[in-house]
Amino acid sequence: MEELLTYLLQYGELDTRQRALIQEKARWKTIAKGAYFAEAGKVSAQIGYVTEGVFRVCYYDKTGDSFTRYFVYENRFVVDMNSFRDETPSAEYIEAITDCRVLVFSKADFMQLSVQIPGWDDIFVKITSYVLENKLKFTGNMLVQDAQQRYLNFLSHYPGLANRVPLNMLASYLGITPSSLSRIRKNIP
Amino acid sequence: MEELLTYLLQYGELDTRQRALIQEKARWKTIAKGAYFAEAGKVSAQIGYVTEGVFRVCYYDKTGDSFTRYFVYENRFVVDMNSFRDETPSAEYIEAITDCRVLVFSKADFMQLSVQIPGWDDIFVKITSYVLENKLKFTGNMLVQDAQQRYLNFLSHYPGLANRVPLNMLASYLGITPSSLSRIRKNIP
DNA sequence: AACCGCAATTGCCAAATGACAAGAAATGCG
DNA sequence: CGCATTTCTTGTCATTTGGCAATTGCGGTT
Repeated sequence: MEELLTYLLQYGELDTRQRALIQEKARWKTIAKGAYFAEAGKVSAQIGYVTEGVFRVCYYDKTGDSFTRYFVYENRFVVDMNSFRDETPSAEYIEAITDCRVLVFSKADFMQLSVQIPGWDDIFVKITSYVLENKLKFTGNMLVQDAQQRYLNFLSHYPGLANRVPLNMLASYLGITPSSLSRIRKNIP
Repeated sequence: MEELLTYLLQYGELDTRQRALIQEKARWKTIAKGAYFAEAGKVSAQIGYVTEGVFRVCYYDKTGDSFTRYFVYENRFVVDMNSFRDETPSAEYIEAITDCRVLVFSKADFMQLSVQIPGWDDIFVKITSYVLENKLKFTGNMLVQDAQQRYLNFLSHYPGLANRVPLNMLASYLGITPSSLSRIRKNIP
């Protein structure tokens, strides 16, 4: 819980009373490995702050193969923002790839906080724009790099994450086959 | 000018008085082909609405090669949002690749509008989050496609744009060499 | 301990793409 | 118009990556 407040305070100020309001609304939720936090076709009216575990955001093609868009892990918000904001069906899945613990806000509670806490919206505007632009900058580079560079880049950007993520999911994130990733790993000390 | 208002009205309401305020602040600016709207290392305290022309957002590597992140064309905002929001130096260049006409707001004027027009900020939050998520979804797919699929995708997403953009810039956007793009084009009716 | 199922590794070959270089076409300019 | 410069195309060859299949490795179950 402290972690969440610390995280939020990076993006705006919150006095003691406001922090208490936030703590009142937050609900602990555990999500087992393999379960979904959000599913394509369903409205996901919740936003979660990950305190433990790793999720992947992914989609499936017609043949049933899955592709990983990105990973979400400790001290980040996990949410399908389009679905949450507009209450439209998700286009993607958010799957727990380890057992996860999350602090969840329902859309209704989130909206109440928005009314009760001036600057609440502002915090989330900053967070989402910061996160999105960062992601865009990172993934924008990937096209012009070969597979090994992308992998090394991933390692340095997300230290330790590679070991918590199945190889096939990491491969689909990097845009290569599991075989290729396996070969790349072999070529690195 | 009308185009700008039409564009903004897609994201929020503006009464006659508010529209007049916006028109007062907007300044026409022409940018010659090859000139920059923003440059790496400099603060870019302006946001522009493109009424004519094409820009590319790009960066350079150590050896001086340039890489195109994306293109901005008519009826879109062109801005280095990080630089504009935080008044920090840009990390990228925004280069006019044709002669361009732009409606520009300085940061100061933009902030005044934010005070004078309730919902102004909201409009821009919607625009940026919409644009960013779209871009992310589009570019996120690119890694798992081969070069030809990416090119075809570009053609259908941005009809007509391919003919207004030099081949080498389009190639660097697609993450391939100019030679490869040339060959791909040959293989398509 | 033996077995099963899934994930990861590895080998082999084919296809895609890059690197480099030469030539053709388009563009700009006096 | 003609020349110079840039951009685009094309050829050749090397490298990367994918597709497929066989094999190995590991955790869980009986």
